[in-house]
Amino acid sequence: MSKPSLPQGTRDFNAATVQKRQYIFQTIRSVFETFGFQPLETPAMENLDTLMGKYGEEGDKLIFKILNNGLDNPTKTEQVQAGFEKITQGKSSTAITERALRYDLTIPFARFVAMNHGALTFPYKRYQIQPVWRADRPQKGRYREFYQCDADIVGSESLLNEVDLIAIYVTAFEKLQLPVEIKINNRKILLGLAQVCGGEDKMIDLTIAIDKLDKIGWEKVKEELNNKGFSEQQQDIVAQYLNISGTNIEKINQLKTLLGDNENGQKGIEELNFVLDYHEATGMAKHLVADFTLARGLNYYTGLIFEVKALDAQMGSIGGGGRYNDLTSLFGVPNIPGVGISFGVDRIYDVLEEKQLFPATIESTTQVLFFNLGEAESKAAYLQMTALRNKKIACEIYPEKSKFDKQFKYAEKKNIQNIVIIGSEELAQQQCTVKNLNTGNQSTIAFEALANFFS
RNA sequence: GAGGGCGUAGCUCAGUAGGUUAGAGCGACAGUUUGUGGCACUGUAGGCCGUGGGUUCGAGACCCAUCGUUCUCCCCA
Repeated sequence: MSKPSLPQGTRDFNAATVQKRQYIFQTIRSVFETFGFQPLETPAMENLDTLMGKYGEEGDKLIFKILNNGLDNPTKTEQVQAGFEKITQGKSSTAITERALRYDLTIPFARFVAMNHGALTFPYKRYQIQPVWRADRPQKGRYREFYQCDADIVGSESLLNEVDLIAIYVTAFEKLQLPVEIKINNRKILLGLAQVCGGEDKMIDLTIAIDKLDKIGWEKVKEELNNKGFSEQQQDIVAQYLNISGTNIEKINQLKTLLGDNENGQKGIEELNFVLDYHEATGMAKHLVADFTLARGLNYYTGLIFEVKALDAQMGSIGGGGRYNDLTSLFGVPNIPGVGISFGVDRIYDVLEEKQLFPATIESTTQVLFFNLGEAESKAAYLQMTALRNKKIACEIYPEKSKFDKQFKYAEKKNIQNIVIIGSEELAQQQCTVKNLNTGNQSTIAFEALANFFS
């Protein structure tokens, strides 16, 4: 028997961790519901072809695939061997695997909307809090099983939705008392830039290079642009683009002059302005930072895009999202525009832990421990305990008749504040000894008064 | 996919230039008048030194491989 272990990148959560995680989930869930979103849950596994090709080439490699059952069936041996051949060549084969673990919540959601668009009321606003799995190399802030909390609105093109989603971010992180900045950009601006220098088809090369700016610096970005065939003049425009700085308004003005009369660029700026203007009024604009270098990897985004970064923390983004014009058309149902955001709970947890921002009150435990001093005694104790439980006072009885020492230590380890002693003496008098372990104070209480003593 | 660090008791780690029976702290368990804890003291248990090869008279230490873990890059939450 080998030592038990956990698959790479997965974790057990002990009591304290679960309670802290619940605190995050509940905070975010209550904000979602306050904004009129309704819950949805989808299966842990999807058909492989629902997921493949939706996350780019890199993404496909990171999907956990589930081995088919019945591969040992002799009548299928030939198919299975042919399928295995394809797998070893890096292709996929339904003879070997046709299901996979959920990679994110957005694509399953799009699949759900496509399947149920006849029954849903649009605009449809749903939130979803479930684990996802990625066959990534685990490292700091990156796990193979982690939770996402998504909120999406489909069936509406209104920018009010973007305004709302930003308000959700601001509200949720204020409740969690975590200072953040929300970076905001527009894919249309990136598209406009691509059109101004090099053409639309170079947009992906361009955004990848731009996205790397703060990691590798301008010189390397310029080198990469050069390799991708951008002219000196075009590189110069990109340089000006990346040098844009100042307040949000100043940045936008600089961008306007740079992109000139490019239609996509102007539209992108207009949308950005709309959202910023709304949140000037709500006072939430102080968290918003226009950042034209923000690109985001997922290529289904078409409009405004967001990314949340915790201030003063060594951690990647803790949330992100954006507008996608036609996700459900991937599943044969066109013309349902949508916009959504995601919270990275596991990273939020790590940041809150690092900055010690969890409230002390969230670790709840048993309030009262009844000592076990024998059969008749524990029977009397059990009756009292039932009365307390009816009053919603969390209590338990030590299940073994053990030495005081041991029962005390159990209470301490579980951080139980009060103990109740019912021994032969107390039993005869129909009363019990109550001791507060914090203060050391001890008092004698009649059985019938016990429930009121704690409530 | 590429590249580093680390695997010794349940946990955190010592273990000197390879040299006898492998160490500490914490934890666990037991005891210090079998109805009053936290402290202290005493004692006990617990290690194929990740695994497999190799070098050597001799390996926990050195070399190779392998597995696990962790971090960085890529990519992402």
